[in-house]
Amino acid sequence: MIDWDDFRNFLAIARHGTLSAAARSLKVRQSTIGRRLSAFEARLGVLLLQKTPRGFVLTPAGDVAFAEAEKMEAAAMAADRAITGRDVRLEGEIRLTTVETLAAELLTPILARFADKYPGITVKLITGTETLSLASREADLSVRLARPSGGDFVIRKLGDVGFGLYASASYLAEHSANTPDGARHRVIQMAGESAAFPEMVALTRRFPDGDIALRSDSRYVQLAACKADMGIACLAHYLTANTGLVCLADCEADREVWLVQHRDTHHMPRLKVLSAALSTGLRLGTGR
Amino acid sequence: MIDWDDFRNFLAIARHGTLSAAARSLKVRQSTIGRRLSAFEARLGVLLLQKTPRGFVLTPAGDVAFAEAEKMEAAAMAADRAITGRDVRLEGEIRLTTVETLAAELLTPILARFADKYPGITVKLITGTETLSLASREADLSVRLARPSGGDFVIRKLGDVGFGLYASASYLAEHSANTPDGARHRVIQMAGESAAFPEMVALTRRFPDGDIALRSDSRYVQLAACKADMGIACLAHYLTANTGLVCLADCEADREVWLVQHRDTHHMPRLKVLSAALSTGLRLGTGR
DNA sequence: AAATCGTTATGCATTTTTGCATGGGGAAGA
DNA sequence: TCTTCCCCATGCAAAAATGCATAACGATTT
Repeated sequence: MIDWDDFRNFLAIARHGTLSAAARSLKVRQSTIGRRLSAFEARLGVLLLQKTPRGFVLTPAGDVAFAEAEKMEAAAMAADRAITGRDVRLEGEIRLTTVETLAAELLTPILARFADKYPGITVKLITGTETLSLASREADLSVRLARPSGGDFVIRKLGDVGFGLYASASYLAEHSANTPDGARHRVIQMAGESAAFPEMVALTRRFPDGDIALRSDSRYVQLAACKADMGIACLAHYLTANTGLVCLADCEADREVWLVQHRDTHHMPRLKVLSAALSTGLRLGTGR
Repeated sequence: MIDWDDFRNFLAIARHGTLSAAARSLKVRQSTIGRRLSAFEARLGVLLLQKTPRGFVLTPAGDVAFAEAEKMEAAAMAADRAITGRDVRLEGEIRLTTVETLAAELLTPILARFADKYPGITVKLITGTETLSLASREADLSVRLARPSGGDFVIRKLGDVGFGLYASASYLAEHSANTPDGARHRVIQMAGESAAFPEMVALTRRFPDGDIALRSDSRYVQLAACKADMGIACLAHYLTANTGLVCLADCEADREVWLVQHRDTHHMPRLKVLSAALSTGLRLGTGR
């Protein structure tokens, strides 16, 4: 019979479109992926992926193989979750993902106390913009700024985060006097897709004619820019405490904070205790 | 992530109970299987199979892994069928399985003509007692002596096979005179589970007190024994033509002959033409 | 048009996996 | 009790897979 792992390689290529991208996702070399695909197709006697200028694209035969390979993947991930979900030790690693500011400002102190209480458990705090998959066990717990929809998840609301429009005192001294309200202000924005976040949309609505002083996906860069008198930033209240920045207005676009994990790992003791610690440790309000 | 092929190894061990048996089924060495299982469990950090005096048995964690691995297998087999089922060439190999006597006496002449007509197609005629799996593509077509139940098969009735109770003239000369009917006759039987075949049950019912002269699962051995005056055998009528054996009675336990293939490969041209050749070439009646 | 970036193919060295052979440990049978 | 058979573990050699380096190709930009 055919090596099941060849289906995984095939799936990766079909998803990413190129051998190189698939190789990166599987943490092997491009040459490996390419040779395995060739061997796989040779054994089947069928071409599954056709090389085009834009990368690899599925043939009709590849289409049906793709659908079945996805079923294999679902079963493999379920098995992985089910097996590791049986781990009842209060030891080992927990991978927790969330956004950088929440991690640094609010989660770190909680995790410090948690580490004292459970020395056997190591928390790996992963921050980043891309959402890691709980289904494929890239992470165990996730603190997200939106209510997750769909999927086989167990969710728990941790609170709300309120945002405000902030500027430095010296920026305001220079601008508020000689400009009519809302015009000719300079704003600090997100870059790319993140500009569609509710609070950032509120910022744009409030200052539709404002110049963009700076774009950055990093809240810390935005905060620093704001402190450096570059303009008005939309920042979470918890982030601006003790910075001396002036809050011009509330954003009225609160974001809910949710703790998410997969149902298959829900009963794992070490996840339960961390979940509880986060739930009781995080005292979040809108900040108003 | 985990090598998907490790799930296949695990599945084989769980099914066969020993490393050696699993290794045989996968056509690798026992040492390979054993080392892969060890590595697999080490990576998962969980014991899936426990070694007992009677072989390997699933742990609770192994149970859930087993269920998911079976789903992976089903998807893998479906993919294999779907892919190879797209083969539209009137060339290549067809694996046809059936029982030995049918193959030798009735199928071979049909296949001889078929080979002339389609020189590009090679038929591999596999005979044996164990039923090969069409679902896992161990075979493409199967001629069976019973109507298959369940499964995703396309079936077609080819006819009926009638059986009779046969004996040699010299055996009868010696026995029918000095024994009352049905008593003290010597019968030739199947061995093991095959004794439960309808026609063999009929044989036993007819001669409940008969001595067992010989047991064999081979119809050809039974035929030879019958010719050698060893006793009464239950044989298909088509097998006894021109042998000089005397038919004492019909068995009244006809067996239906069915041609079976998997739905996914049903439209394959080369299977279609062989199916048609078998259907028109086999002129089967009960022989009465 | 040239340059740059990202891609795939291929030869070669290295690493990893597998096969093979052997030894030890039970269980069934003589 | 002593074979005999089948099982698993392990060292070592052979084979296979992988990584690495490089070359060729195409698209996009300067």
